[in-house]
Amino acid sequence: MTKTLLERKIQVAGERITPQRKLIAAILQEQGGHLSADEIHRLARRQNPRLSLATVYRTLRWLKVSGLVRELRLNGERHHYEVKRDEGHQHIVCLGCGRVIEFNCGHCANVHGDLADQYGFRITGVRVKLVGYCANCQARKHNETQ
Amino acid sequence: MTKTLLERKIQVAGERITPQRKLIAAILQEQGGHLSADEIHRLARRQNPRLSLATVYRTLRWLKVSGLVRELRLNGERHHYEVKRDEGHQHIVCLGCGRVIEFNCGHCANVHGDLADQYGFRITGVRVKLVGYCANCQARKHNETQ
DNA sequence: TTATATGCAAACAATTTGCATCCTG
DNA sequence: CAGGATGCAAATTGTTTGCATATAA
Repeated sequence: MTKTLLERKIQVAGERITPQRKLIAAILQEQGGHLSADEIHRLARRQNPRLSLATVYRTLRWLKVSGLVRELRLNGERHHYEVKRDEGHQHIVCLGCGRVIEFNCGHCANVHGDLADQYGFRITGVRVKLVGYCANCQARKHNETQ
Repeated sequence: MTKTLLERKIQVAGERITPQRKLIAAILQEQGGHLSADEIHRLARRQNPRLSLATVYRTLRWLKVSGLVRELRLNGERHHYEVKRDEGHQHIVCLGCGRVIEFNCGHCANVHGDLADQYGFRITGVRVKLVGYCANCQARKHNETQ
């Protein structure tokens, strides 16, 4: 039985547990996906209409610095946030519809090692982002061009 | 003898060639590196002090949509721009000093193929970003912790 | 009780845009 | 000469911050 995001956070640092933080953590955890601050805010407001966007950002930073949440720049201008789980999963972003899917990159581990030696770098993170068009969008594009 | 960025751009679309565009293209090409709009602006002003940041952004977009320049988000908030050359070169960013070095990712081509089949995606781009600490910064960090 | 978290509004930084003017083709 | 390009300033967008108030521990 895996711990909730919040339980892990509490474990890490004995900080205050507020309804707002509970709510945001729950949303991140349940939705799983790659939510923007704004999307989280919209969802959270359904349960607490007074919750401010500032609090969303503050909570995300709080979760981020403690290493429980990852901040990604998948497309466009805004950040997206996801609960950290397995390392090594990466993202494919559809340029047509914005959909993001995850995949596991078997090759990434290799890249790690190759470079450490070559440049004397100590690698702490690998981000692989593929962009392209999903099956749907390929079809749609094809039709539009007719 | 390879063509200048601007010559390629003219070839692509018969658009207007202005001193500002010439200057910005030259800077991108000569500096090679990963310049932010602001850095380009600063450099360009040494030769044309009236050149506006807005024009830098407009020119970068113009070069980007024609596929001659790549827009990257390497670290922090701002975009960085580089002239497109070989596909397949990727970036390592030092979290200590911000230095960016490039490397060629032999594994990337494989990733391409693997996924096309698996998800029906047509992959158009692969971005691999490694973050970590360069040799210098590892040393420095070590000293500070003493 | 008391420090920490929140909400709100204002501040910021990066980027974009409206518009009058300029200049390339 | 005409329409696209520029400069400037104002607008937008995403994110952060200051401060008075509310609240978890």
